[in-house]
Amino acid sequence: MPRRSAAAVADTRADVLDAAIRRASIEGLEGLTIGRLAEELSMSKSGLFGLFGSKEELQVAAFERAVEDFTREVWQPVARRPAGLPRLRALIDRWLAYHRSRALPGGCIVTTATIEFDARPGPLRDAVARARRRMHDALEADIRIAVEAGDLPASTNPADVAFALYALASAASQAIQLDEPGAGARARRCMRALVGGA
Amino acid sequence: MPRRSAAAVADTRADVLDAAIRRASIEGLEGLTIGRLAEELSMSKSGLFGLFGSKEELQVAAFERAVEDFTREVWQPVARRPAGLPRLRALIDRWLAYHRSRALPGGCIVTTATIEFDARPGPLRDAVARARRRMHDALEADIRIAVEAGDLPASTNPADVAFALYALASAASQAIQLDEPGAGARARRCMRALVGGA
DNA sequence: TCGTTTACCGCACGACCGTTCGTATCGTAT
DNA sequence: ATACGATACGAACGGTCGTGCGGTAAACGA
Repeated sequence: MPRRSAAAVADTRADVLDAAIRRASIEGLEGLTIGRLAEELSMSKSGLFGLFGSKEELQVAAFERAVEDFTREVWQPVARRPAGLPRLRALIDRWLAYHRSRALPGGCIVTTATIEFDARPGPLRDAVARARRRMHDALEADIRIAVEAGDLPASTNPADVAFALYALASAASQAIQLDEPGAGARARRCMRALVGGA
Repeated sequence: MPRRSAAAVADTRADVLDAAIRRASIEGLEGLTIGRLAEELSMSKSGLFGLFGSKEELQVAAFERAVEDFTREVWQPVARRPAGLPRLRALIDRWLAYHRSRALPGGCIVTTATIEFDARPGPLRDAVARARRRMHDALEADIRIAVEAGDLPASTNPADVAFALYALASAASQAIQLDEPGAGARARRCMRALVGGA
């Protein structure tokens, strides 16, 4: 692997993180090892290690980049839709399409990281909690707008619906990974039902 | 640690599996290590290892015992209730109480194992798929009975509701682990809404 | 009571882990 | 041309991993 110019170090990092995300989706962020990652990228362990300074920083960087990727692929494309129900419905379809396409070979990394670190204090647990809160808040905001617009019943509890939508999307990723037939369509029906789908 | 009589070897295994389940709920089944487990139980690595023959067999045994424990704690206590909606509602309460009580310090092991192995073929992935199917089928059966009894709308799709209930229970465990306030009550409201709760 | 079996231990192994360190090579600025 | 910082490498570190092997003492069947 040729050396890169100083201006291109970010490219190396990006390549490493791409591979790290792919592997982590399968084997978890804890399952990442610097040696195997380096071998896959034809780098030396020490060279790769030096880019991050510690395994934990590599894990954090990989997680946050995975969240960025997910946001770009799912959230951003629907950002311009009218807030409220229209955007929510478009988001649901994008979200499930993301999982169905197996954009990451091992499924949703936020869920993976949640499971891995929700009982282990540290920077990773904090990052996971932040990412979840961001997504939950975004969902809740659109649901609230839909309620105010009269598109959802006034009795709707926005936080509850946001929680349920997230739960269903996460479960969809798991069911898809386990090759349960019809999982995507099932999750879509369940999620649609929450936002007034017929 | 004194040697046990031949008839009591099962006790040693049970002790090991108890500790293994507790640890695995926090660090995952992959995070289990024979050395640390042996130290916690004041056993030798080789002694503990001999009980199972391989790490994978230890993982499988721990997982299946965790499912047994969960079934005994959650499913069995409501088994005698009238099938259909009454049993479903009792089950939901038991289920969430189980998570809220932090019966396992790191949350639901079935979810943990699903995330860890859903993209890695092998005996563990198979065991996970089996356990999920059993729970899903049990849920679906009671939902179907509730529909036939007229307690749920005839338009209800039992498999969809089962999927959603499972998704919500799993998400509840994660949210509780992350100390999200009101997670248990929120999950209960969402699950109740699916089975005709007011 | 005496062999046999069972349950477990101590020890060692090869492999791999994250990490450190010294060094070589590149692009860039002087 | 020279100095320098950035980038990556190779070798090695102490540690821990899962796994085998040989022994030993308690429990058991005769």
